[in-house]
Amino acid sequence: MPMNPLSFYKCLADETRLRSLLLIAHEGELCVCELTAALGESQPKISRHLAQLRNCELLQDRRQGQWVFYSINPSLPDWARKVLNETLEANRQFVQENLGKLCRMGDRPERARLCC
Amino acid sequence: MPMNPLSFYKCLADETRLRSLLLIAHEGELCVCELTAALGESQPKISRHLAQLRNCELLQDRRQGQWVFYSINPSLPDWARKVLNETLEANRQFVQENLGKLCRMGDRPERARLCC
DNA sequence: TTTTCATATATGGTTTTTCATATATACTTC
DNA sequence: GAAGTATATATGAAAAACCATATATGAAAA
Repeated sequence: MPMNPLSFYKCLADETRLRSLLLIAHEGELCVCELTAALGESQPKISRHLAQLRNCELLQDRRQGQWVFYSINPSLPDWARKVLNETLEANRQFVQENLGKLCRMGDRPERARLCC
Repeated sequence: MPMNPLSFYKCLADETRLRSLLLIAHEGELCVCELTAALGESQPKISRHLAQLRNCELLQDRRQGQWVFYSINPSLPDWARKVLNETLEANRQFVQENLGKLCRMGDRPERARLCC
């Protein structure tokens, strides 16, 4: 079934979810502990919101060792992906501080990644 | 102050508000009684949501006689306007029934308007 | 006085958050 | 390799915060 615009926007209408989505869109892939550090929120809170985004099919997850990495669902419709990208492009400052915290985070799971 | 993406998406995360916005984006301008007919919802409900969209600066209003017409705020940032337009383009069927009701509505306020 | 629109209050319902705990993987030491 | 320990993530249940709706009423225009 295709993505319904209302449920899509309900997903974006929460600060934790919106920041997580934009950070994931920016970084390609992030695990729960990275998002926890970037947002400065509790682990269960992040985990719940990610589960919701997965249920709504905005995100997909893959487990690698002890970590679970979340990324944008490849079957997300084109218009929705565009909306995310345009929001990110036009609102870099909105996630700037979160990106800073992410970079400053110690012990990030090893994965080839350019930082900052 | 510029439009904050979170408050923007909170505005889109309600069925009445999302449908109203998309219909207004499609029609250019609509009054409260037209939206009431198109959505089949009570007048206070519509009015309350339009007030919220005006407060958040997504919509502007103008009074013409007994009617109050709402349209997209011209100073809405470009990215937000794009998001609305792309959502509309890709989800015509979402507002299809509302457009039908609008066309079938009797006694629409007089204004040059192509219908359907 | 009728039509159109706005708003206050009260209420109900949903969503979000927290805490505690469960599961899953990895690591260490025997 | 088994047992124990540490780290990462998920979830059940209760509490708290938030949002939407209905009803009634008010105000403006014609």
